[in-house]
Amino acid sequence: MVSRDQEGEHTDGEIPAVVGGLRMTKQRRAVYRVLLDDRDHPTANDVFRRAQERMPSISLATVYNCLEALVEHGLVNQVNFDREPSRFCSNLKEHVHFHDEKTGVIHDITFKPGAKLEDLLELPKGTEVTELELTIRGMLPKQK
Amino acid sequence: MVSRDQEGEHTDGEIPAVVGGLRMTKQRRAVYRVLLDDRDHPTANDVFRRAQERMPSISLATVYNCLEALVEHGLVNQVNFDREPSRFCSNLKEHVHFHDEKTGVIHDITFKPGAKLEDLLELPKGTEVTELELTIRGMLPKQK
DNA sequence: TGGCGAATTTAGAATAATTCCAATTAGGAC
DNA sequence: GTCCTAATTGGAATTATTCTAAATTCGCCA
Repeated sequence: MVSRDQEGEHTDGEIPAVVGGLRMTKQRRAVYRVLLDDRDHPTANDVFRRAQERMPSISLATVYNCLEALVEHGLVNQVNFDREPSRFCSNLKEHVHFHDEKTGVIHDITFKPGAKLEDLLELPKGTEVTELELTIRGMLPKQK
Repeated sequence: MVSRDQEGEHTDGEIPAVVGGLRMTKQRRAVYRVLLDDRDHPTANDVFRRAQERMPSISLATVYNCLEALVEHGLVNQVNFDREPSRFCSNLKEHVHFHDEKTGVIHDITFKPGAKLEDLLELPKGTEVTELELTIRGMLPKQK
């Protein structure tokens, strides 16, 4: 599983010099800040445009580099829907994604407490699950 | 859910002139045949190379067109892992994919009878699930 | 503080899967 | 057969992402 909250949540406050073993540069901080601030699953390009507001000199290549570093260090999740551009989010609580077909909005859905996916599946016993990715498409119930 | 087995399984026998509402051309039949014969989740390129054995004149663009038509008509599933090229399979039984990190092989895993995904997730009640895609990475238990 | 090696950033080129396009070909209805 | 539409084709275009090589920054230690 993903290691998380190594040095607590810094959603609002300052981002420390090192997070989860990753040394924070100005650029990495800017990228991470973008993802902490808005949890709407932006693409690398979205992140780039938002990061430019804080740091006009940042380059797209750097955004890709930073995202990669953040993902590798478990600070950020990379999410792929079909063939669409990858999206990134800093919500590290285990969750799955619900893609609302009406609005296009992506919602994070958590597991019910105690729920174990392995119970549902015909996995050979002893199978070790490293990682799972579940995406659901559908429609939310009509608003009242 | 996906409509399936409209005119029975034609895994071995001839592929009829129309399947699931899709008129079968020579090329579509060749592509479909490839997917029926080997269920190893080939990429579009794999399918192209295999289809060329039956029909050397077929083009890659056509393979993409055919795959799209087959997917749209529910005869074939398109499966995406991360950012890798799409893969295609003619296994329409509801299943999820297990990606063996040791061997790279992709296994189809079915749900246990009666298992309902909705039981695991904090979905607002009344949510309508159109489609779900679940990919698991991990390692199968050591061979005896 | 200055200097050094390693890590990071950068702009732009390269890559690779997929889609688009415009022209030809094939199919089915009459 | 004729006509009309749908399908196929090769090649160009697109697009997210990765690579490359040079410039910059960083942390460290004298």
